[in-house]
Parts: sequence; C-alpha cells; structure tokens
Amino acid sequence: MCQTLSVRDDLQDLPVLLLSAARALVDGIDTGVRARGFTDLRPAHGFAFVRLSGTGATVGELAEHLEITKQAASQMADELVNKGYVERRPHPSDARARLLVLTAKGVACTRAADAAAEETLRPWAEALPAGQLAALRAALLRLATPGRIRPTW
Amino acid sequence: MCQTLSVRDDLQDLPVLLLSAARALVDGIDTGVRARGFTDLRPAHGFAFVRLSGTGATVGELAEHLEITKQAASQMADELVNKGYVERRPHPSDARARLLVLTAKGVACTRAADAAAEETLRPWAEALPAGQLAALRAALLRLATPGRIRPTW
DNA sequence: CAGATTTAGTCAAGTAGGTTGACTAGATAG
DNA sequence: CTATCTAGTCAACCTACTTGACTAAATCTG
Repeated sequence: MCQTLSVRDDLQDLPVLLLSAARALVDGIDTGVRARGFTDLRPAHGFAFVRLSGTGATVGELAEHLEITKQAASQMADELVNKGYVERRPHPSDARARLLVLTAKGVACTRAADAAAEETLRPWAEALPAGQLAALRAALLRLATPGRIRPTW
Repeated sequence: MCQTLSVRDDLQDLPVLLLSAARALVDGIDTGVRARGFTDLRPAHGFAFVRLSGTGATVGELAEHLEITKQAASQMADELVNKGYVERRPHPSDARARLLVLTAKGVACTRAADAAAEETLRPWAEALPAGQLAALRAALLRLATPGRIRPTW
C-alpha cells in the first residue's frame, strides 16, 4: 500500500514532465535545424518529412499520417514544393495520384534534423546511469501509440 | 566505443518515441475528460487550467505561461468565462488587472483531468519493473525545460 | 505632488493553417 | 460499357492566433 502511494505520487506530475520533455526536444531540434541554415521551416514540417523520407508518399497518405484533410496536406505540399524541399512526380501505377518525394535539399534537411536531435539528446542520454536509456526507450514504447506523432492540441 | 554505438542507436528513434508517448497521454486525458462530461473543452484549455488552478492568474500571466499574446489569452479567458469554468474578479492589489479564477465547475474539471491522467498512466506505470517509474521521472526531469509545457508546433 | 512613462487589459483588423463542399480525371467493379 | 469509387484540386469559410492602436491605472522622476 505504501508502494501504491508512491506510484501514485510519482504519477502525479508525470504528465507535465512528459510534455515538458517533448517540448524541450522539439525546441532543440528546431533550433538545431535553423542553425544549420533551414530557417524557412517550422517543427510542423518535420512531421511531414518523417512520412515523405524513404519512398515518398501521396497527398492522401500524407494527410492520413498528419491526421489532417487532403486539402490541407495538399496545401502544405505546395509550400514545401515552392521552398524546394519536395517534388511532385507522376505516380508509377496510378495516373490520378502524384508521388511526393524529397529533393536533395529535403534529404539534406532531414539529415540536419537527425543531427540536431542527436545533439539535443546526447548530453542528456550520457548523463543517465548505464542502461537507463534502453529502459527509458522500452517504457516509452509501451505508452506510445504507434504512428501517432503529431500533437493535435 | 561499442557502448557509444549502442547509445547512438537508442537515441535514433527516441524523438519519435517521446512525441508519440506525449501524444498518447494527451489523447488519453482528453478522452477521459470528455467521458466525465466536459465535452466543450480541448486539450489546449488544459494548459490554461494548469496555470489558473490554485491562486489564479492575471491575463498577462496566463499569456506568459501559454507563450501567446495577451490578446489571445484574453480571448481564451472570455471563452472559458462564457462556458462557466472561469471567473474574472477584481485584482486585490491592482485596479488595472483582473484575477482569473476557476469556478467550482473549473475545479471539478481539473479533478476530472487528474483522474483521467491517472487512469491513462496507472496501468502503464504498473507494468514497469520496480523502481523504473522513479528513474523515468528523474530522466524526464533532466530533459524538461521547467514551465514550458505547451507545444507550439 | 505633478507630469512623464510604464503596465494591464481590451478593441479592431489582418493572417495562417486548418475546415467543409463541389468538382474533374482516372481507376475499378458489375 | 456503364456505374461507382477514389486521388487530387479549387473555392469559400472558420478559428486561433497575430500586430497595432488605444484607455485607465500604477509607478517613476525631478
């Protein structure tokens, strides 16, 4: 019962802590990406890049990933095309659809984001006792809803 | 060096994991709050409630906490007043300012949010090995920027 | 203590990023 | 082959924010 109380106490401020940590991470990545010269992007675009990197995606798939309408996703795609991060290609197997693919600049930007993320997290991870990082990953993995990254609030 | 590689690997997907966990938590709280009858609020309002609970706050203080302009904070305050969660009182020591305070309904709502948060996190916390929860808290505490909760992306 | 400056809050207008609804061109099912 | 469904876009609108202008109260200064 004492154990139960302690769990309850630890639970108390965990929401604030978790949100604050997420916020700190996003701020860190955003700062690092800007410092690397990509000043015309905001964190929201990063969530799109996650889906587009690799084989690319259609507007509909991007919309689903971001949990917004196809119209909004199409608008964001326009913006990323205009800024040179994304290219619209004909879809190989469906003439209605078009494949959104990262340009070289887009790929460079994702590399910058990865570097910024590591830069943000490494000192923090290294300050943790041995093995804690893996444990933390495992714990977060349990709580996380796979695929749902983008906050909607 | 093998150690370094392992840290690097664990770091790799931590951003996604952390954001996904934060998202799952907010979704859980939102669902729980709605289930308890508060259907006219969105997660964004919760960040305001955090600051208003206790002694209350002025519009300016709320704006600072949410990192938005005073005008936007004032607008949100209007909305919360109209919906019966908040009351505008004369400020005890400054006739220009007005104190925003939670009504009984507002307090009930924060209790509902606390219950929803615990409901969301408890089964997850209980599945963790003994002591992991405290370690997680400590780790998040290091990463977190105090006070900055609300995501801006 | 009188006048100048700062601060708390609001009003009004503009903007960014989403929404719903209507539509076209191409894919797919009967 | 026709009918229906699906990918995407255009247009109008909505909402939560922004910037700018202002009033009233507090505070600073000589």
